[in-house]
Amino acid sequence: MGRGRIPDVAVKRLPIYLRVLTDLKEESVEIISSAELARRTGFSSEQIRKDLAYFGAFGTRGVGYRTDLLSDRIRRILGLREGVNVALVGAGNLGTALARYNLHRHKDVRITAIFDNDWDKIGKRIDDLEILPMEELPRVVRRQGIKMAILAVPAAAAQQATDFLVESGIEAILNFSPVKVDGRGQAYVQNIDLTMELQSLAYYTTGSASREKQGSHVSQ
Amino acid sequence: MGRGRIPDVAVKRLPIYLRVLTDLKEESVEIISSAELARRTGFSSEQIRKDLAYFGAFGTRGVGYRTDLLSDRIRRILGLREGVNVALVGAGNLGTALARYNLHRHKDVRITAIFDNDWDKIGKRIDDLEILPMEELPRVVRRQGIKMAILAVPAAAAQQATDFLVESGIEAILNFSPVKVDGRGQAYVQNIDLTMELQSLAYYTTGSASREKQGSHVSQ
DNA sequence: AATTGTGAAACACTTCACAGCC
DNA sequence: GGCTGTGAAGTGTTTCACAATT
Repeated sequence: MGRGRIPDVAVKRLPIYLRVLTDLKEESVEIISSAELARRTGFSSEQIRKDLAYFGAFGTRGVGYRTDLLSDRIRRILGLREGVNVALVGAGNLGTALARYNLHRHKDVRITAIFDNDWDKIGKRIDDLEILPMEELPRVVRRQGIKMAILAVPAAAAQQATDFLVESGIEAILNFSPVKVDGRGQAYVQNIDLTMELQSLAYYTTGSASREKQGSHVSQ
Repeated sequence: MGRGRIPDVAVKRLPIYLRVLTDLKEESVEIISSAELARRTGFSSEQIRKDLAYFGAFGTRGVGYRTDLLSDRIRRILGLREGVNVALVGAGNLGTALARYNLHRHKDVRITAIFDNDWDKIGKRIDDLEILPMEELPRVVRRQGIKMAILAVPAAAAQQATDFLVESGIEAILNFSPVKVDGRGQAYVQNIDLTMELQSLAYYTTGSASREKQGSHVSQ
């Protein structure tokens, strides 16, 4: 999982802070306190201060954080300053939607190459990006300096595709396939399984099940 | 958010166990140990036993868990036995892809109604499901006994849509909009923010930033 | 006076280790 | 003998509370 003593959960919160800071820039706010960041993100102010302190002392006591400086520091920490190129593997329904979604939006992390192994799809375009055959991947990854990939292929193809990505030098993978894939110790993998998310969500609705009979557990 | 003594993280793992159990059924495996479940899921056997024990004693000491029985119990715990109807709100690129993805696959959690407020989309179909105007939502939710919704609308519309869902009786929301939405204490909300996921993933690639720490990469 | 940065305490989750049962 | 179920120990994360700083 994580690499130093910085919790993964803290890293996951950085982009949320970044989004608020971007909004603040538009509002021309120059200084923000952890209390105000807390109000806007829903996290506690202590947690925000602690998260930021993992990476250094960016604030000024008695004053707060300079929005421009903090924004820049978070960008630097995440490695977003020069923009990050991402490969999309799998141009089915989900992959195509993810591509459109991403291409229309953010600039700091951007899909710059799309791959599939279906010859019906290869050669077609999604928003000006041509769908390339998988064989091209190692070359394109090298040429574009791509280190991240989004995986949106069927379950049966997911681990094989992952292995190919890892061999090609990919270091981080966002996996939407409905199986957990293994980065073979070479790549950090974040799995997002939509079916699973929906199934676990069902637990939080009423009237579905035997969630009464837990007898003797003591609540904190 | 969470409802009591059972950790949310444990609930999130149940669907993973369920998927393995479904595979096992196809292989006609009738009994499985926590050790074998551990091998197939990547979690530890103790964790699996503990997760299952939160809900009751489903196994047999010295033997293991009956796959059919365990599968049924997990379905019951999650409330999946009779199938769960879900409303999709927002029929843009992402919403449409999520609908197609879901409609083609699983039967236990299924999108059964799609809503949008764009008159260009209303009346059109996604795989035989007609896109309905938002005004219809309360009626349809009541008629179909819908308790869950997937939210895939633009950021600016997300909180308003959430409030409308909560008013309409929705109890759990899977939010794909690029803002955290608040269930007003009435609905459990799971936020999945794709931009955020990509940004935090960038942290785990090399050479981008001030990450002095020379740790070993370990993926989950 | 205000707000950060941070040890210490509290809490949450995971792993250990073994008693209990088949 | 083998495997579950579970208190106890260990680890990770959040919250508390306050000294340090502007």
